[in-house]
Amino acid sequence: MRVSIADVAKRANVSISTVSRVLNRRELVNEKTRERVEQAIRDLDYRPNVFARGLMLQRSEIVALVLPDVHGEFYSEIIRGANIQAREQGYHLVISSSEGPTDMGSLLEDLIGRSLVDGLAVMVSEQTKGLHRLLAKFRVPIVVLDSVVEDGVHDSVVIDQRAGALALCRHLVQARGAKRIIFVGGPTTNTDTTARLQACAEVLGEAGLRLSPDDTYHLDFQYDSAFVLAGERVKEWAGEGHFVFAANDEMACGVIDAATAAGLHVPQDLAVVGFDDTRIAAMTRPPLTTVRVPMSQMGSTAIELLCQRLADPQRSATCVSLRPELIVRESCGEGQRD
Amino acid sequence: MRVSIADVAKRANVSISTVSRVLNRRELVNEKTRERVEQAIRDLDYRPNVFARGLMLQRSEIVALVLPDVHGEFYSEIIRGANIQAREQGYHLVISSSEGPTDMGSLLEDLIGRSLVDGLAVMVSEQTKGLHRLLAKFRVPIVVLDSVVEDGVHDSVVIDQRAGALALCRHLVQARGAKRIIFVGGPTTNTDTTARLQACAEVLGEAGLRLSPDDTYHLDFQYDSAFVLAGERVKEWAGEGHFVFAANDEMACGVIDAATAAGLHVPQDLAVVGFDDTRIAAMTRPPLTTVRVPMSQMGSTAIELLCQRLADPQRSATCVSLRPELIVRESCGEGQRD
DNA sequence: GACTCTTTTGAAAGCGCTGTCAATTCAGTA
DNA sequence: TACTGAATTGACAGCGCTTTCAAAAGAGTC
Repeated sequence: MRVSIADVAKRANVSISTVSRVLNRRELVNEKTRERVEQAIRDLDYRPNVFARGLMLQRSEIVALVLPDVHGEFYSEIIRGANIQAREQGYHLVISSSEGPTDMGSLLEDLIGRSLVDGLAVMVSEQTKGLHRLLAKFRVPIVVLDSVVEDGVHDSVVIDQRAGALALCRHLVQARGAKRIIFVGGPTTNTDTTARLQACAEVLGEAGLRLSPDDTYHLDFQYDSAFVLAGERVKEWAGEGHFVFAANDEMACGVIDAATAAGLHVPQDLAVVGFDDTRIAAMTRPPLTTVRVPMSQMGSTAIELLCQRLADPQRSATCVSLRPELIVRESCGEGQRD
Repeated sequence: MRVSIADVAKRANVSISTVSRVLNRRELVNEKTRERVEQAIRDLDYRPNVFARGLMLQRSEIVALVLPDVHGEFYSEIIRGANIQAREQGYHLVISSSEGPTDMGSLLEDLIGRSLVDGLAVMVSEQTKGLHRLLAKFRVPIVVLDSVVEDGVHDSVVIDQRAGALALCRHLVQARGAKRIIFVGGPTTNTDTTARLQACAEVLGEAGLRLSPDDTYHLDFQYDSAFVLAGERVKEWAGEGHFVFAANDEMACGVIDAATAAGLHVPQDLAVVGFDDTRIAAMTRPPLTTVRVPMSQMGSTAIELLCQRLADPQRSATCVSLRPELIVRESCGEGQRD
């Protein structure tokens, strides 16, 4: 049967208090006894029951990562980083996606209300009105991914979308002589998309150019929709110094394929750049110039912040901004191969 | 502060036993009282504490999914399926990868020994001696993914690698007139790889051909290594009726790119096929003929089996074998576009 | 009205652990 | 030897819940 603290106590000939002490405050127990207890623990292969422990300490040593979706490499890298970091910090990781019928609010309520988790990291990539209010309801530490909550309470980790997009667009304009940029973004409600769009417009502005509203498209981050859209438009998009800036690598890939299918040459007739630097970025032909988003680092940083706050609830709220990195490959014209 | 069952009891003017009863065995309590209690629960937004509950019931309502790695689309789809199914079944999902220093044994021991989880699904893609013995140590239900444990105790869900590889290779030989197949697999210890290799050899045998040991390579499922290998060999591989069978889409993509870089035309000079049907399969040029592995279904089936066993521990062990599906695209010669 | 049987309820034990508090032991000192 | 304070230990309450058991309340019968 399951071995409990009482079994250990009996075997080591001490009281359960002593066993508990060697588990939690070893310095309080005599060395001789401690060794006996430790031996007994080893003999019986004893592990404290998380539930009893959680009940007493009001801590579960479980943290949750809540994502809008678990589809694709972007999320899986976040999970990966979070997972490694959680283990490092001695926490278990529960993954939840608000995909499907469940809405985020009730998901959080479930996780927290039943005090399953000590804290959580939530990715919020959509403009969410009332996010403030939603988060304020909960007492446990919550780290926000991809959005900033300016309440001095919640930590957050974001990608500096602006910096990434600026670097990318400046490269296009300054090093590649871009004359026109066609922006193929995600939904208008997606905060990453809006940040990138704005940065792009800004850079064009600096150069005395402008981003035409007609050159701004909002899709859903999928290959297919980009392929379809580009299929209809590439002929018109093509031209010397014309660039398509797709908001992720998949859509960029869709655009490249559509262009190629239409008999155009990328980058000569139309240059294309992406965002994220997922694995496919290096696999497209030509390889994709893109912006590397440190996805797994994002996950691990989120968990790290969470654990820090768990350790010290008084810490002032911090926002970690991760800088993406411009990766120049061949899809934007002659460039070094990575 | 946290609201407990006592608060509900007080508000509804009953004892905690009664509250507990409406929570667990509603039929035992008078309708009038029940309504009063339910109202109180709603008023206070009460949710039972999982730890107290877990302590009493010896159940956590948490299941774990243990993967060898969380990298890439393959795993993320499994997670996705598992996640959705777990929620559907009223369980929480803990994700763990044995990536990094931790070995699988101690990971399981940690999860189970502390009775954190009611059961788990473990993916075992490497030939593991002693898997039997390892699993036998644990009392909680364990579902094995990607391997079969013939002990009449453990459920498993596998992909019928053989059927998939047979279908693919037969297509190559019978419909495409393959004369020679170059097999680019994963590690020799990888069970999927060996199953596919054998099926491939068999089909060639049926046709009076043979799979030369010189045409058998074992890599690590990565794009890069396939790209490098193919870079050195494609010239020699090329030829009428010659096919490269890569054990996953990424490696297939690496081969295609290397071939293209070497000035060859795929599929005219060398045909290439992959396995898995991950998203990149449709994005390669030419699009990849491959075998669709129902990844997310694999995850969800595993959790489903697990929950069934949790509900009825006496059930006899079942092994669900998911049939992959041949997806013919253009990389193996003239074919329908998907 | 007294009795039995059923339905409904509450008191209390206990799940495995931590932490408080008091008891015990052990040095060190007078 | 007696006395003190520090080090070490054990008894026990209690975390929030479920469940047994017995008591109380209704319902039905003679």
